Amino acid sequence: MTGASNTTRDATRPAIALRNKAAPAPPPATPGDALRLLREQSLTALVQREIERQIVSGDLAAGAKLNEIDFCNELGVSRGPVREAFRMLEQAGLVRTEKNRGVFVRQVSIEEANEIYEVRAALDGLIGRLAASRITPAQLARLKAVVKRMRAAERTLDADEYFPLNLEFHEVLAEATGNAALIANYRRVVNELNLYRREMLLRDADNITRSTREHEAIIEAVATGQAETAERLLFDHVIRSRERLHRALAMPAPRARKAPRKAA
Amino acid sequence: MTGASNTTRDATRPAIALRNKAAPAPPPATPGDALRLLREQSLTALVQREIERQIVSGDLAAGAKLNEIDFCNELGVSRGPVREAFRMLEQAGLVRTEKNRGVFVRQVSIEEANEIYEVRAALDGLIGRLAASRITPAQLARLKAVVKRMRAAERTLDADEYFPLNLEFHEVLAEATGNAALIANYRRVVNELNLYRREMLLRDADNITRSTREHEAIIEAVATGQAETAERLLFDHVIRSRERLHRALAMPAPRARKAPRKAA
DNA sequence: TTTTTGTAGATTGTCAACAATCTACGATAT
DNA sequence: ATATCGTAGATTGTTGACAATCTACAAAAA
Repeated sequence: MTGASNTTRDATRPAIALRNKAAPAPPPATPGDALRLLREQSLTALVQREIERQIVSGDLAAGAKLNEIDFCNELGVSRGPVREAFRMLEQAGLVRTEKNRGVFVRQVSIEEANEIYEVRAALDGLIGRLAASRITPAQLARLKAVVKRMRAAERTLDADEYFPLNLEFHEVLAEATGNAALIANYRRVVNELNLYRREMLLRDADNITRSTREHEAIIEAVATGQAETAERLLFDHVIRSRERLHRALAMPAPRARKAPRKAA
Repeated sequence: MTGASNTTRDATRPAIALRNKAAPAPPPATPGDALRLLREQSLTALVQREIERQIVSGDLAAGAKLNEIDFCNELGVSRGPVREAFRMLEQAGLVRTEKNRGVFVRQVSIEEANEIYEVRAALDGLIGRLAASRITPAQLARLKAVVKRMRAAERTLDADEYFPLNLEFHEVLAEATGNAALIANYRRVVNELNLYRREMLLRDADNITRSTREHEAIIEAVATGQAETAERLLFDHVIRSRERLHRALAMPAPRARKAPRKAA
């Protein structure tokens, strides 16, 4: 069942780019759609981004095996770029490699998640401290808009809507620090955590209410430039999120979500 | 002058592993020296570690260009593993890639260093907080031994000895947290910073004295379990290290050190 | 002299093929 | 019936070759 892949090649439509041998003279009307992309981006980067998207979106479940040739067929590239992309994702902590066995979407155990949450708490604390003194009015407005939408999702208890809003809230806050190194580190940590906590807030609706309250307090501290307070509030917010997740995971699972790909 | 490399191949001795075609039947006396290594480690991993070693040791200067074929000849492997190792180092923040131009040892500007130092301060603050409550007596003893050696180096103002001791001090402290995710993140950040601050403490001898004083205060707080104090001391220690570095770099450069490889 | 242009060499990006290892499954023996 | 062994297929690890791009240098034009 798994390998209906290496038979034909033309049937499947390449997802990201055409082969450079096809399309001898593309019409100049299109501004070099995919061509300019390949002028400045390597196939490896494209492949890496696509696989990462599939992982963080949940299309590939934690523990799923990533077959090289399957990705070659799906994306219309050879194994070289795919393998290079695997190495990047490995360093990013999204996949794990076993020699001669393959690469798998990383599984984050509860113990690892606890550890990563502590790292995230420290980073988020710094984010609060810096954002309090550097946030721009535009960013502050965007932050308030996000929380406003969160309150709406809170009323309807719509977790599917709340989850991306939560990500956006913290993303905007991180950007408000203006510290690129911090933003990059923060994103990687959050990416890793998302391998674990995808089901958070889906199980205990009450968490949404409490989380939103904390977000409002954080905004207040950041808006008034209280660096120390914002730092402490964000640190504690992350630690409490961790505890909320643990309590949620101890509960019986709710309805299943759109089925992700097979997990080994 | 640069390319005395692609002429012959047998003259240069492979640095990490023999080709699998040579050595038909190795004597069982040797416990499979490099053979077992390749059973469980990929060439990519070996290459990645070797290049990383050359970067962090300073053999390759910041900005130096990494030529694929040179590494192939030097390590006795083909370009595949070398390119995969490049992608790993890229994700680790040690090299930068320009499409169709090559990869270069990353140059960390003073602005980037400032940003990274803030991240490190947050991580080190967490390290202090956690180490204060989790450090073992053995680790504490090792910490004190390191500081003792630091005091000796302080008297002779031997910066060459002080630098690795400083790294070891913070490494032991990080390990004392028992948090693997924190340790991994911390190491990556320190690795990046080392691209910038190699010359720190080499220029202003007085820094050694001040730094050691702060280390002793940190040990005191950690040893007595004062988590909050240790956190604050370590955070401030990192920020002050950053300021010390900036002051040191503003001074005239001291004698040159052992020349690293060419910088582009 | 300075600038431009063009060509040869070197280097990177990508691909296809070979070798080694692992996995699945059936035959044989107990 | 169960367990062990062995073989065929699939998958990964590695290599060498080809195509595209860049770099350096020299010749020609301004």
